[in-house]
Amino acid sequence: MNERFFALPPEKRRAIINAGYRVFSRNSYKKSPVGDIAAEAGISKSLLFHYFANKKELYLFLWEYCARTTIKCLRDAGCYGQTDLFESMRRGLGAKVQLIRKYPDMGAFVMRAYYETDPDICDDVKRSIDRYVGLRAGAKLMNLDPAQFRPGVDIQMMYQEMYWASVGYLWDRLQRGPIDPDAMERDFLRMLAHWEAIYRKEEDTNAVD
Amino acid sequence: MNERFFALPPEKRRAIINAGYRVFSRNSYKKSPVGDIAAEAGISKSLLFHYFANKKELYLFLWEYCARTTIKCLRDAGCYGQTDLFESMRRGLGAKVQLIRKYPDMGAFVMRAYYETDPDICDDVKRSIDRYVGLRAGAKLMNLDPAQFRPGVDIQMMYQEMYWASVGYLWDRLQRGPIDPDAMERDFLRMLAHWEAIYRKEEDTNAVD
DNA sequence: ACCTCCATCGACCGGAGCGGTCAATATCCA
DNA sequence: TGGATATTGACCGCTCCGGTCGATGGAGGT
Repeated sequence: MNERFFALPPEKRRAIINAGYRVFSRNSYKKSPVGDIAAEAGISKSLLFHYFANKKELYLFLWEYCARTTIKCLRDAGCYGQTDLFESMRRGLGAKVQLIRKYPDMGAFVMRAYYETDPDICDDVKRSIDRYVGLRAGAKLMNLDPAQFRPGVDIQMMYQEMYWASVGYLWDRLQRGPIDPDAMERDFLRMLAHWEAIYRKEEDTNAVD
Repeated sequence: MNERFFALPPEKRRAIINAGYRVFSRNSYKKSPVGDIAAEAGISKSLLFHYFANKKELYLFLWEYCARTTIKCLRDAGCYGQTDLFESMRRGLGAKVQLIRKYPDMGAFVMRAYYETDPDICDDVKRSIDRYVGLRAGAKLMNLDPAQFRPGVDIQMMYQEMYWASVGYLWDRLQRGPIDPDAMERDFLRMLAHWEAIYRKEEDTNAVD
């Protein structure tokens, strides 16, 4: 790819990137026209091919960019290494909201890319996934202290249900067009408060502080 | 459309219908080739055009068929008119499992159709939706008795969270290929049991029965 | 054996779309 | 003004796609 791409004014660069996420997230790889991406970005198709040698290179760049950006964003928000589940989720939410604000269609793009089957690219994508999963194997899974939850709660089930509800919320909203980050933050915080009320062990208000 | 379609052996008819759901659920309307549907159904494109005058007619037939089938299935399962939330959900689950078993991609199809924007068809689809919503306005919303839940639970939030978790589960599974109805039934029953344990007011075991 | 009906198919057509190229122009800076 | 770079519209060759049409072949009746 043409390195001059990185010398572009950031707003124009982001317009191109977001146009890519938008088009690639709405159709399969093969059925996503490069011309549509250029139009969405407000530039000509020729110029897009000036920065990226071909469609595949553009796609893989978007994929890698997505991975790097997400990881950096999560790290910056400090959601690794938390011991409190709900606090960790709150931080993750903050990161996600920030991300959606900057790249509204990145989430939908990564979902599609993850399950893309086109032989032109799926091998490269799978390889990249393996690499990142390998990295994450180092960052140990959060060590949940069962004592923070109401006794008798099936923790694994709780975790899975929260995961599915999050996915479902995102999916439900994504169908209705670009996500409104503010509404999302509000809804998720409410949901988190709800979960905390249901699952967290009641604080012993008489305990020494 | 050619009425002889309904004289087809049921298995062949279902093969065509399911092929339509499958292809239309994976691409937008315009980018779903009729040839792919025919191939998936194991017939020639010409034969498909022998039964349906054109692509649009096929699509709209699939849409209407989906609405009629779903409504009939829910009614047969008796999930309207329940007063107990969890029992109603269990019945709804049964209906859904049955539906998925017969038409694995119908769910994904209806999701896409609902938000389809192609001017060739979206008007007809929207009109159809309005008609069915008008019908459902008659069937009153379930009247939940707050006394069946643990005191202090935010009922609206609980309901919304269960909805999102269901959507999320379905979405999560759909990405991984055709849904296994047995696994789905098992997972959902577990999830329902979990919710019941969390939300339902403890039975007073000393009460008169 | 012959005819009729019709399910079914392969080949085909005209048009649209798409990836990618290239020569030409606009823009900017020295 | 000149030269480098940014940017474009027109274009090419190819593929794909919706839809048509004539041919085939088998089932059933006479």
